[in-house]
Amino acid sequence: MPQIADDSRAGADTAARILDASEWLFAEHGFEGTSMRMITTRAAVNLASVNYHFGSKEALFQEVFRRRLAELNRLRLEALNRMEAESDGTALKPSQVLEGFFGPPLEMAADTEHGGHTFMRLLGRTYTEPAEFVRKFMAIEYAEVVERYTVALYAALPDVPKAEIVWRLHFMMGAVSYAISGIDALALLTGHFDDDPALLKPRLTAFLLGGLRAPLPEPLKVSAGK
Amino acid sequence: MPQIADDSRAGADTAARILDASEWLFAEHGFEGTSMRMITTRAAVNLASVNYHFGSKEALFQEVFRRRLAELNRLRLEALNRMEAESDGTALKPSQVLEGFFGPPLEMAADTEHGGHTFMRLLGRTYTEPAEFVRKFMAIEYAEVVERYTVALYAALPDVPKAEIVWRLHFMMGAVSYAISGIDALALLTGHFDDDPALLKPRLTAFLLGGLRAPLPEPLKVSAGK
DNA sequence: GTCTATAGGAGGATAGAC
DNA sequence: GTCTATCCTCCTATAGAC
Repeated sequence: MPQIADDSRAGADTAARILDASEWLFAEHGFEGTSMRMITTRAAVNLASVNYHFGSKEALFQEVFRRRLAELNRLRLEALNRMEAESDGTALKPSQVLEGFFGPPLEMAADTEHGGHTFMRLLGRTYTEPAEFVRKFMAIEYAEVVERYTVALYAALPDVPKAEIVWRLHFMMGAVSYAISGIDALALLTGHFDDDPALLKPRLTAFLLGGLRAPLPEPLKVSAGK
Repeated sequence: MPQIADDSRAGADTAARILDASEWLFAEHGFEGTSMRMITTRAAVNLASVNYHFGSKEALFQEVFRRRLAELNRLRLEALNRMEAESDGTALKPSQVLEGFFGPPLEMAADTEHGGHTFMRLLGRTYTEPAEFVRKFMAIEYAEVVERYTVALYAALPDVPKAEIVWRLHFMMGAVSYAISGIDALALLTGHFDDDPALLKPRLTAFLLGGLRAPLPEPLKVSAGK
């Protein structure tokens, strides 16, 4: 089952063309809002080929996620492994951990040539769509990465209670997701956005670090440790 | 056109029952994933009544948003007007501005009895769904509130450049939206969430304030003002 | 105002020729 | 492996009885 992304050979790979077309359409219109006919028209393949190659519309949706999420989480684990190997057992800096975790999705979102940007928009919108089979699927794909990075954050921020770190990781994922997928929504709300997109990452990182290291709110100051 | 929310009178109001039913279904399955039959079945009304009362499925969707967003933004403007009247012209504290802006949606999200929680889930998911008619609609509903609060934040944080504040407001809206609509997603990722939901607000506020007041990243430190 | 019945079309999936 | 033709379900919207 070849999975070539370019179309150097006449007729490219049918399955790959279907994946690319459906990725864009799912991002644009959602799962329910995208029909098989829209997909096969955009991919310039026959209507029956989706069921032939993937079995069903739902299975196609899962495959769109699998190929990108696997890559994303591979990059994250590689970054963490590399940083930990170079640190000789001392805890990483919070900014390093954030860079390892949020760097890959931000770079993928900046890649408009190979569909990375499209996929990140899709991922952001899928987070808020409680489709059962997608959530179970993501829980499995994310489990190891979240576990590893959570532990790294505990070590990087010994003064912040662990429960607080889990919450703040959640808040950060929300901020990043919106920063990626909601930029045009913000442009609508505020009117203008003539800024350099390359500045998004340092802007966002500064914001996240500030939130991650914020002093505890009063209702939680009672007991420090744990 | 009466709009009574309870069902104290036999048969309640048909239009109100349709609104409540569709609000929940749109939150659960999205616009495209919700059919008129699902709505009329859940509301226990006739299939034709949606078109009679609202004209179309799309118009119904807009009305679901209109009634809640109007309330939400009314509360936000009221809070800001009150705080500014009490401050005798001096700038508000950042925490006050955040409380005015994010307090109403967080309280609405905590209200599980009158559908507020349901609507906030719907709002969160709609942010990432680029349906044209919804975005234009939200831009109009939000315009005044965002403008007023942005100005208040400029005054509350004179040391942070204005462009940075706009970005950080965006990041904050993302974090809040996820905190509200993605809690079960986080539970899936991390495994456990046995915490007091009343602690969400102080936790989130502390995080937001930290991010809002974070030091500028190096690439932006060149010029301070503006 | 509220219902039944149905028009008219789009949806996912598949059988079977090539 | 790829295509055409088609099945059958489901959709939104409306016409017209009550």
